[in-house]
Amino acid sequence: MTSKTVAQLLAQDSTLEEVSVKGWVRTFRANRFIALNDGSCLNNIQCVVDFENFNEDELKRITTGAAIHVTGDLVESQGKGQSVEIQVKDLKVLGDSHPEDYPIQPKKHTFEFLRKNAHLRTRTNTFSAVMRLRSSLSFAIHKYFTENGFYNMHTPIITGSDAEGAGEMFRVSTLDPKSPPLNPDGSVNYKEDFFGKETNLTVSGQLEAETYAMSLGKVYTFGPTFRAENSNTSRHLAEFWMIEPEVAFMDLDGNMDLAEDFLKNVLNYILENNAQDLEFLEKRLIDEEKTKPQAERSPMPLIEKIKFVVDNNFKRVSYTEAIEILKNSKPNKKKKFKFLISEWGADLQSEHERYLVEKHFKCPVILFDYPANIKAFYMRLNEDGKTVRAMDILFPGIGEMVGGSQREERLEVLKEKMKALDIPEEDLWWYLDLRKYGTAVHSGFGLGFERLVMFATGMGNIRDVIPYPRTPQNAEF
RNA sequence: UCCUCAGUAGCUCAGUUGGUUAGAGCAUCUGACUGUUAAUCAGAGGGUCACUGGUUCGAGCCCAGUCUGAGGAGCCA
Repeated sequence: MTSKTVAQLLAQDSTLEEVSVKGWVRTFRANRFIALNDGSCLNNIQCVVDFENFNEDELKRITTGAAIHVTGDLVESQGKGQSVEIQVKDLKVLGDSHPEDYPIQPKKHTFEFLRKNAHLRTRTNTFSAVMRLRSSLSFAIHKYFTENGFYNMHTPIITGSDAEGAGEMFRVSTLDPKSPPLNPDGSVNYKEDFFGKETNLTVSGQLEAETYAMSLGKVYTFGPTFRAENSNTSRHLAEFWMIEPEVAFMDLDGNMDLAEDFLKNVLNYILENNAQDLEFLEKRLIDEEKTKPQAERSPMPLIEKIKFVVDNNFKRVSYTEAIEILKNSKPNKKKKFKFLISEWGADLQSEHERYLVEKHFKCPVILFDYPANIKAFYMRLNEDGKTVRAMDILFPGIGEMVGGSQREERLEVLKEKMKALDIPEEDLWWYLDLRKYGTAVHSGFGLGFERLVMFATGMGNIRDVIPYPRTPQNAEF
């Protein structure tokens, strides 16, 4: 007889003789009721043991966390909390779990504690729900792009170009750190390193993705990304997963359309396929917020919030318009902002983005046409000569979800920009070749996967939506 | 990296103005009970009060430094 999952058994609308299921004990109540979970869904299946018929030493081994194999009849439950239960005929303890030191108790734990026990935290309802949603979103992303004619592209994880300009990088080297080979001037001689040059972990697959967009048309990457920034916030990781589509012949408007349609589509996918986990996380969030003052509570419950994003158009506002709104805003006039908005050209701080998204528009906002001097070298210069075709999508509670742009396709303009920023042409010869041979308008964006998972699950700390978070001073597991 | 706050039992937390032997709930162990839903009842065990140094007759409490964590900022996705 093959084992069934808990999800399969609970979906059963009639009773069955002789079913078999394997899983981990959540609780064992009254020496009779085992709440068994196997990760296939949020719910446990109740397994009823007639303890009179079982060996007492064997029953003692049924403790929280133990792996067991249960065989019995699936019957209508006599109790109230569940529709069906297994009347146990045979029970085997596959793996004991010592109750004296098993850290996961059937009670509320803090996320900080569970983070230290990240190898066991998916045995809790919250983390199993979060990780099922993460998996579901990942699938929805591949599904969306595949169904829309995109090719998935694996951009290199080790890169030799340090001109990507997206922050500090992790060096990849096989040289002896104690006594590396040196040049006559005392600097490290990377010619002797594994790749014969300095190499790093990727901070973005965009530049390589552009090359494939200019031949395959529509491509996307979805892979690990590394930033060696010393960022200690609830929204940053040193290792995270990024989605980067890149499309030939698409301008910034098309880029915004794509990003918006993409986000709505994948969020709708989890509404349709992960209702149970979302409902649990919504309840969890409501409970958590009960302890907070009214002003800090979210205006909408989780599912309603996701539906709102799916059903409403994102507000599209140019940087220039946003500055006007901020300049005339109450917090600016009353000097409540830490950084007051006085003139065009300033970079927006999180407090300003927050105001626009959470107070002024109360919906996701796409800001576009930023000043050229606060954005990257590869962004398409507008005819006004001072703004670039960049766009950021801001989400309530998350901040920047997407950052993208139309890419500069004109060889001379791009060369000038690189010169001004001291980016050597020889490092990016292949990138410039795209502009030499059949250049065309093209665009793309980057989306931090974990930020999307945060939004979709209502989790407040990015370290709780990735299995094993890498942050400064922490690479455990 | 900067600012703020925190670190007391396995977990969550209380601990008064510096004062005798540091407390509770849950968990664990022992026993009772048995259609329970984080089962219930009785009892027991469990502490380098983050670490190092200082002030004091006396420090969980005051001071300095260090480490770790959280929240916010910057950088960004």
